Amino acid sequence: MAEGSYNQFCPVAMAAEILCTRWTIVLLRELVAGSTRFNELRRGVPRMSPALLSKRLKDLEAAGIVARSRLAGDPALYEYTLTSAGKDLGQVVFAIGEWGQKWVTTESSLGKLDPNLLMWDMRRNINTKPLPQRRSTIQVIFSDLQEARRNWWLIVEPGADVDLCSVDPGFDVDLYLVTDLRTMTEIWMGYTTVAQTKSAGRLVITGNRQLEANLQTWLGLSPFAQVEKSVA
Amino acid sequence: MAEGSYNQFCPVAMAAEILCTRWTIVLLRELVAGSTRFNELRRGVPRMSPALLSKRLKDLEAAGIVARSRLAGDPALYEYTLTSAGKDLGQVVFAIGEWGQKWVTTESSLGKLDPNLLMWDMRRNINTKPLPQRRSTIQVIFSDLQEARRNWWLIVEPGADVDLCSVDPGFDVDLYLVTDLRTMTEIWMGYTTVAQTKSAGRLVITGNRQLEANLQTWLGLSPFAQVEKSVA
DNA sequence: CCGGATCCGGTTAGATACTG
DNA sequence: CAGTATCTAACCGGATCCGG
Repeated sequence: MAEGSYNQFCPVAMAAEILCTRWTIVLLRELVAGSTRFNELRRGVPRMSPALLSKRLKDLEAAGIVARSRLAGDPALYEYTLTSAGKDLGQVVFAIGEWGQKWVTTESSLGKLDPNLLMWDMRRNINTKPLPQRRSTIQVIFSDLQEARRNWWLIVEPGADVDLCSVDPGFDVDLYLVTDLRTMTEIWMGYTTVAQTKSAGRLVITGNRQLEANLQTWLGLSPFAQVEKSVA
Repeated sequence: MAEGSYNQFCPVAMAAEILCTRWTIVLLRELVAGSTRFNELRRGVPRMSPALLSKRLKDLEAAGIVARSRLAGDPALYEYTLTSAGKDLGQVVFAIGEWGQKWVTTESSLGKLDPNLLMWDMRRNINTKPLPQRRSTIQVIFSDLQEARRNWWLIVEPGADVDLCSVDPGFDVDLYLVTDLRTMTEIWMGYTTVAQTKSAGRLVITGNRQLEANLQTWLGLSPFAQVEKSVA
């Protein structure tokens, strides 16, 4: 009998033994969202120590949730992918996030702003379909932040993953978004909209009119943005 | 910023901060299943220390998931009930249990047999509707266990909660179930059926023919019994 | 750079006993 | 019945370091 076990045959307890340890659900959210490399995962859970990340990945591998394999291109590199059992955890992660969006207060969420996490999340949810069939560069400027965290560039190339930079890539910028971190997070979380914040003067958009016009379309929101809140 | 926090605005992380600490999901399963009293909860999570149970209940109260109140009948006693936010966690608990039933191996579950937990779970899932409109007493005998954990009595009174005893209540017994702990657990989990184990000689039923005939009906199974397994 | 391992101090949890 | 108190063991966070 394992020491840390709840020792209950109930499936809830059996699953919770694997899933409900510190950082595990947040790590699984990253894996479900599509991150596969060690340092890519670190970026999604920056406050988790690499030692603990390594341990959790091993635990998840032992539980049959994650598979570790060498990257085809470069056999010195590894990737972590979800097994069938792991992919099936998407429902659990979504149920938890749905509850969080419904019942955690906005003030509580907005007390944990982080431009790095926000941009990283935005990056992987951008809908490239409605964007032009050429490279587009969007610069996001958080007017309330210090120089080092103020400027971000999203580089969208058709048929490729979106790139995120925190140093100027040197391309001509097609669209500028000037706002504060809280407002951008509120839009991303579905607490408010592009139109509302723009007319309130909290979001200023300049550049390509086409990109501006369908901003709310190509700027994908948080997967939980459409879940209705039950508390303020 | 709280020390133990993940510091992420994402609703998954916000919710996991509250829900994914040791024992919390198992405790919530008990609350969702309807237990309300401190010692009733202890019975459902017997390996959780009372100190930790007390702490978790306070944490859940602070999170708006549980409400603590004096019992109407006797103001010296307390009860813990789920708030709206707490009841809404039923979906999360179910999603976790569903995943557990699908992906945890039967051998792994059946390595954690516990007659106390099994009988306690059976007790609250018995369907009293198809039972006679008088008191029925069912004695369960685990032939493979030692004297102290071998005999259990379920006393069903119409319009009341089912009683569970581990000492002879002295009533005439209407139905005897003689089996081993593993077989009874397998039936409860939906891994096998009354009919199968009976014809295999692993379950022997004697007593009232009416009770015997619709045993599989009034003996409610685990809430996850109908979830199909994806692994052996 | 990538993918970790090591070490150390602080926090959390388990075991057991005890109390109003 | 409904919890505290106390002591110990396990786990976690943060920093640093290492091999390819």
